[in-house]
Amino acid sequence: MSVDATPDFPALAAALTARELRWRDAVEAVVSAIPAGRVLGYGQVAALLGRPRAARQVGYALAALDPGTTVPWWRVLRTDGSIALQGDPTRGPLQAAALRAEGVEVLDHRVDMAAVGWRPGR
DNA sequence: GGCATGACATTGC
DNA sequence: AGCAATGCCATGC
Repeated sequence: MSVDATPDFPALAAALTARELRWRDAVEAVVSAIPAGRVLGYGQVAALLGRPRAARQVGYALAALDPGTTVPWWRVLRTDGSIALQGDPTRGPLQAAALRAEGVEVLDHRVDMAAVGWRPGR
């Protein structure tokens, strides 16, 4: 039916707890579900996986991705909408460019979370 | 098993 | 509004 195959988050969280899934794979699954033109905060990704306090580990998982991955890591920002990688000379500008390419307005390394923030199921 | 390392969040000033 | 301090927890040595 829908082309966006949104994963069953509770199931992912359960699989994570049962250790049937590795943390970084679970993070990858969630991030891959974010529609183009929408963004999510690190804390939100962690919360969807049942670990609201593991926001930092989301970044850790994304950092472990391969350079040529198809996972849309650029759709993950800080809760306030700022780009976490803004200090990174290579990935920072790259992320901003990728977001703009999807129609997301990036002003001063920030996006309007209220406008482009994604909430599963809406 | 213990310790250090982060692409964060929250709180307090 | 911005900055520093503290808590978090998966990974790797």
